[in-house]
Amino acid sequence: MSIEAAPERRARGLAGILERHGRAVDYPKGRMIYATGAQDSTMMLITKGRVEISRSSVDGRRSILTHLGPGDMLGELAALDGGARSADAVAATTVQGRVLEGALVLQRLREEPDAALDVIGMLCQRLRQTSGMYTAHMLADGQARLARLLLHLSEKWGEALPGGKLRLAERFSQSDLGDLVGLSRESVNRQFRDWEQAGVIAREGMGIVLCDPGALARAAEMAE
Amino acid sequence: MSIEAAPERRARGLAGILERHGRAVDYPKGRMIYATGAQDSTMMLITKGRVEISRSSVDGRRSILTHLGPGDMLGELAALDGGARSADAVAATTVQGRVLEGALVLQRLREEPDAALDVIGMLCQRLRQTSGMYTAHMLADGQARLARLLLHLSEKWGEALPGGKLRLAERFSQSDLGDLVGLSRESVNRQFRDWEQAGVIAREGMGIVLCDPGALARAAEMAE
DNA sequence: CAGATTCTGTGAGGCACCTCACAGAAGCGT
DNA sequence: ACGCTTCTGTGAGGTGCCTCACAGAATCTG
Repeated sequence: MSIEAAPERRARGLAGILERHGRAVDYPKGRMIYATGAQDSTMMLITKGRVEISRSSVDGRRSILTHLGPGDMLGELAALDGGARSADAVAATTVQGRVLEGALVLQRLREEPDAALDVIGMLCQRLRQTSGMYTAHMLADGQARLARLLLHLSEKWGEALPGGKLRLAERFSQSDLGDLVGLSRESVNRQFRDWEQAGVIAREGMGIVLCDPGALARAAEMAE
Repeated sequence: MSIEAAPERRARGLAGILERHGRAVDYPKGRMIYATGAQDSTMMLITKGRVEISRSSVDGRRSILTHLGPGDMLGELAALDGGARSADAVAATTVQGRVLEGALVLQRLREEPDAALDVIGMLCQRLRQTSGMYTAHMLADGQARLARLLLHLSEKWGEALPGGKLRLAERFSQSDLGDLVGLSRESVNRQFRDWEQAGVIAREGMGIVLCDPGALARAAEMAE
């Protein structure tokens, strides 16, 4: 559940390989980086910006798996096992990164056994997160999932404010938040209204301020 | 989405390590193998029987992640990254297996770089499956998820019958099926009644026969 | 700065699925 | 073979969350 290490801690290992050997690329906001089912197998390290990883149903409904930022990598699945892309990746903002062919990554891993163990660690982390999301979705109701999401996002994208408050700096639309937890945009809106009246959160133009993270943590309580 | 390779194909790699170096163990039906949050870090290869991997909420609701059988491994997460167990593992039948300490597994991996790549492949597979389950749960309704589950289970546990039919040999209670897809036992029952009347499935004492897998596949249609 | 988009707010109505309640069937142990 | 436990079947009733519909607020864009 805890969020990845800070960028500087990842300079070694896989991220280091991409940093040293990858070629620089950038994408404008809204551009698709790859699509579900595609057969390419490059891997990318984000140096700037935000990428949305998602899947969509035939009738247009969208499920966002996660948002990735500087220091995060994407495309590891197809790069490492050579299979098709398992989700869509879209630049949520202007994005800069470094990419490397999957085959070259594998070659490096064979030469540096420690890097391979590093990759194993990363995949374990991802697996923990994904299966945690799955069970949370099975076991918790919409309110709990949304509370959990706000806390989770604020760990990665938030800035601490005096008094234990947190501000979500990056802009997430209610519609995005809904697609992240499997709620409709309207339901997110109604829940926010209630929390705002209860003083748990506040809207501040572009961002959301978590005034009472403890209350959210209580609302998020569930499984284990 | 597709199920793991057959036992003999996995004799090499990680499974081979467990086969050669692990010690034999067995568990009676119903015995817990490990519990969520526990700090042990052994890994196990199943040689006989079935293991249920699940998580539960505080109020007793249960979400089954998967059922594993002969040739499958469990406990890799904690064994490989040293973290706590991320789910419960319970023997669904009498189980025989071979276990090895995570530290010893890691040591072997350092000595055999090919085995490390094998592990990476396995983790990628698991990640594809888990994130597929997640998005399916977000995007598809109960009927589609249940249809998908029957097809999925029959790939792993089913036997082919003349006329393209499939029989689910292993016994899965409706309650288990519900916990596998996030439906109540009653909803599973009602859906089965409808499918049985439509001739899509049939009950045969202990097992379920999929009379018309095509119809189920159509019902399962969704994302991609 | 006007116009086009995208986002937000909110009500009305519906439906998929749940919970509760209970009864009969089937497996399981001694 | 007997009870005990677990599983199945089915109705009644509730509700969380969705969809539709529309209006106003922001935010982009030329």
